[in-house]
Amino acid sequence: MAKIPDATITRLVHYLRALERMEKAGQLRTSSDELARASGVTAFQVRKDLAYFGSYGTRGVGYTVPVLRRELAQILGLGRRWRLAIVGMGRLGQALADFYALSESYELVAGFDVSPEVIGRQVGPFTVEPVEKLPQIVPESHVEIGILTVPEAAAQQAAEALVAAGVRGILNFTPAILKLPEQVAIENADFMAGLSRLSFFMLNPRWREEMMG
Amino acid sequence: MAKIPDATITRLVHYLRALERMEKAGQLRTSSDELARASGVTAFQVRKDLAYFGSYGTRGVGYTVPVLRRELAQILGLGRRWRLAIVGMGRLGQALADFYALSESYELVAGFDVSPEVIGRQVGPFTVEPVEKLPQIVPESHVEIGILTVPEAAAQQAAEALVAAGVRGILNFTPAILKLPEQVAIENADFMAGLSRLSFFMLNPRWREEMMG
DNA sequence: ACTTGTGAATTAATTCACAGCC
DNA sequence: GGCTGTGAATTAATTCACAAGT
Repeated sequence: MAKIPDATITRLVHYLRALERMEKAGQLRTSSDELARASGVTAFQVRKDLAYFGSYGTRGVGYTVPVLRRELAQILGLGRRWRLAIVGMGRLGQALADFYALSESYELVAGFDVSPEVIGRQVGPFTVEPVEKLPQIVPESHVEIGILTVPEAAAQQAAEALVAAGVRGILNFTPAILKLPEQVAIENADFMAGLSRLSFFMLNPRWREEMMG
Repeated sequence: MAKIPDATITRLVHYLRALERMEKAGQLRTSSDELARASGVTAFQVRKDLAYFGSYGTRGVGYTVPVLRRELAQILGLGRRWRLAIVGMGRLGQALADFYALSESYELVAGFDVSPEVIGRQVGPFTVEPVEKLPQIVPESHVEIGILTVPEAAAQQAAEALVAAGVRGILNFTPAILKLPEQVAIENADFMAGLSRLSFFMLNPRWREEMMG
């Protein structure tokens, strides 16, 4: 089957969220048009995105909310539970820990740090462990995804430790460009980069049409 | 001048960071090839990206690190100081507050929340204010960028309050799809979406070539 | 000799128009 | 009549090859 644009996956997440809201509100049917408006894209785009994966609607009728919601969750890999560990339990790591508890699809099972300040502290369902124990704990507790919230200088090394311990995906909050074996999935969540993009767009409001000065 | 790909801006941020490291290390010259390796892209891509904005190197020689660093900072709007406010001073907002203090280009001047728990608390250089004071404080302190770290249900309303108070850019950490006037720049930093993408890629390791099952 | 800068070619992504089905 | 699904057309982004400059 065809290669799927990266951006399609991001949009799928938005469609799924819209569907979850609709389902919670008891809505039974929806349309590509409604999903499009909820997600800030066109109805063409919604249909094309879905078509990469299959055919989930009924012509002349639309989509059945719970059906499409389940299908999208399945496609995105949210039909199962992923086991996570956070490396870097500073303020950011601790704050993020709150969020994973909210999702059915993710289970935060461990947290590591180098600082005696936080090692041993109880955060949510676990105790922060020293990073030396990572090579033992990560395989033992079958961690599949690592959340990287260490300082930039420590990022590459921590990522390698995670990969060596068996994780297959990394959500990277650091500004580092990780160099890892390509079978490891990496997703960047570097918000300072987002701020830089934002200031560019603010400085160049007409960047869509013509540019520079 | 030509329209610039979105992805180019993201890569510019990476080039800038590589240049900052080089400059700190006292390195004087670099090449598109070196920048490419540091950023995980091709040298073609580096040169094309730079060419959208101008001509900063010397043929046969390469780029002068401090010159290119300054040019890129300028392009990205980091040659000036942007004034920020955070709306939503929960654990995430407080954790994020740490980071903006580290950058020369951003100055965090205010933080707002609805909860009596955090209102009045000292966070970095300011006291957390009740969100009711936002319409007064944001224009007064010339806030240009809002950081949105409220619960999803409050996101749209908080964003509108920021825009009404005069901000022209929003860094959105919530999963909400904000509907705002198009002259307001929006950058999404929703990390739960990143996790969903990650699980998709982990589930579909061959997504580049052929897909589905 | 070496490395940038760029038009042309290629590949990818989005938009569209309409056929297909309820 | 209405809305989905999809091949075709369009537009965008990346890759490449090499001309240009030092």
